[in-house]
Amino acid sequence: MNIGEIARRAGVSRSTVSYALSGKRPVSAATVQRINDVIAELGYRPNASARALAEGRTRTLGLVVPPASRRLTDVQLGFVGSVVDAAAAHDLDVLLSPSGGDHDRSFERIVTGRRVDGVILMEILLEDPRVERLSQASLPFVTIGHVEHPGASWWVDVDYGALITRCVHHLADLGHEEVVLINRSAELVAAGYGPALRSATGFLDATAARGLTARTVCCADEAAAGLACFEQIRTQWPSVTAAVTINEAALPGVQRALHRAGLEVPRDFSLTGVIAERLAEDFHPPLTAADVPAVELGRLAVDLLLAQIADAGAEPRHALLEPPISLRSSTGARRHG
Amino acid sequence: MNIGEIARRAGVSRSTVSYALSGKRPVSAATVQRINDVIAELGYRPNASARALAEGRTRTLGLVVPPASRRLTDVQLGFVGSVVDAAAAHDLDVLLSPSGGDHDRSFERIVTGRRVDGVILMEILLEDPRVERLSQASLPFVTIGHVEHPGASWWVDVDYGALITRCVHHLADLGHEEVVLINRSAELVAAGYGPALRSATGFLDATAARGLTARTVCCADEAAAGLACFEQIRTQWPSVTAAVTINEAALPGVQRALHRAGLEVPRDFSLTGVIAERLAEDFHPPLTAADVPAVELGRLAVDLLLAQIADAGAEPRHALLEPPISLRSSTGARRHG
DNA sequence: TTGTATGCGTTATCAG
DNA sequence: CTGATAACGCATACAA
Repeated sequence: MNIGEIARRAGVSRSTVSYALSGKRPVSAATVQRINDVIAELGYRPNASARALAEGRTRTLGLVVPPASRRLTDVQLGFVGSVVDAAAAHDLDVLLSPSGGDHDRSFERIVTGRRVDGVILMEILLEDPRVERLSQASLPFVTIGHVEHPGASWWVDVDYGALITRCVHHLADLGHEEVVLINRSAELVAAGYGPALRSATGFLDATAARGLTARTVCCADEAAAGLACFEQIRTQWPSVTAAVTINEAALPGVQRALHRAGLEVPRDFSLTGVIAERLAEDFHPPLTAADVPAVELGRLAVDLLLAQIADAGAEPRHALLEPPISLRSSTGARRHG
Repeated sequence: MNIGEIARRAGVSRSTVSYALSGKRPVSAATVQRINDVIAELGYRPNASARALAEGRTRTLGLVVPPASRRLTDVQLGFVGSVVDAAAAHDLDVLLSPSGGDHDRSFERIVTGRRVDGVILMEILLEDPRVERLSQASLPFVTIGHVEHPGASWWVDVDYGALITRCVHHLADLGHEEVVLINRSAELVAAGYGPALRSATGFLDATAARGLTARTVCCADEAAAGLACFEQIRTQWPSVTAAVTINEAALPGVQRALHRAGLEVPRDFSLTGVIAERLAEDFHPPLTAADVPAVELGRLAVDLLLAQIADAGAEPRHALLEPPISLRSSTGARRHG
């Protein structure tokens, strides 16, 4: 079932069928009608590979995600979903590439096989070889997150530093004097994961500015680690009265540790940070936190990528979002004594 | 940068380059060497579209997922991850199609655009129009989950009925006499979502067989619903002493309701069901439950799909997994009094 | 062991 | 308004 067959049955040439479909050249109403009838009858659709070959574009976007071994967080999942949906809204398909840091086969196929018109790269590091690779391949791409020196690249991100700073100020305003940052895992920090490092910097700067005593810990992305981590905080720094976190996966464990220690939130302890909305609401009590606008970031990434594809020579653009902190009920005034 | 350019620089014909690459015809070592040098120098990789067109296959698998609006559960996320990883292990790419029940544009593109060699369909209904559509398109496909009358189709699934039955027997053995099934949402049940319906059937059969009093409720896939749902259970059927659930998303709410009611698990109340391993372990106390082997199912689905692609006329195969119940600590003997 | 020629299904250019 | 026909880049049957 190809365009030639349609042409034959409709009694026209293949080019006429092609133009009737694309509308790039006037075709008489009668002919269009006849062609459409045949197409509807046979359920014809153009072969994507042939079209891509002739047209020089694939109508497909690549999305590079962390490999499944590293389980996706709620925020990351939000990215994937919104990117796929946004792409579908433009009649574009999304090709997934599970890639961990180094350029594996899947990533190389995407980059160099002309399988996609552009790439969205998520979960990048401050120094990410894949960004380099994509740049030199001169394939349009947008990163969710930004490298240390973004230079002339396209990206969207959340301003973790600013958000954590706002969290710290919020806690300082409530009278807290010793606060802890529960960061992502030590491995991620060591690898140069932007959100973790920028959060740490923001935290240290803000606590210094407000004259607070700052403590920081790394915590693996699991509930068990959250539990252990919080208990360690309690023993090591018993006078800490509030925590800031960007570690969603640790939350259930923190919740349990809080309960086990007999601490009531926010009466005895305040908790805030940057967290996916759903998880913030699932917490008990609901977390006062900056909700990562994952859906908006995904949509934005697709928009930027399409702009870049449409005009390869365009000025690089980026978006640094700073969503408001949603006041829920997990922070309160420090209790003296 | 195409194969002709490589051929020119290596001083051979295009077919020689092609054969050197595919190994489908002997090429002298010296020539291979020369070709590989040029390829390495220029970073050449064959154009995927051209290759797909010539070869009649795309080396790409389609994965139909629920649209992002319906947030993916942990189990579903496990499917996606494992399918993508398993495909990558075979050097295959995965094209994502967000499709809700009806055949939308994205789904149609996948089915009829010859963009993929086969499709994996997840989250299907007992009567699913997409299964019909794929059948008549004669495109190889495997479903994760199975329709009511699978006939000659390929699928992998977890035996929800059997697992729920085992959970009920486990509770009956512990002396529980009135138990409740916390199912997925009423919408899913009404739509004909297999796991929900098969769980309900298994639950009713098993409770009847053991002479237990059976209660069932539907619960939306959110923590808040889980909370409300559990509180309703307590007021409506106060003598219920154990629950079976397949609703992962409701778990945080159930946890909270349990705590709010002053119920200790498993002393005052037992909880079990079919739950993603991570969530079962995150619960407090860890849930005695059947862990959905999402990773294995995903891998299996890819294996079956590849077998089907390799031999279109092969006998349809399927796999109905019945993973063991992991004994953790959320179930105990019914406390009399 | 290698080269030539054809086909894969579209799009787009050039004629009419 | 419509028809031939040449790309697009690769794989492969056919020759040598």
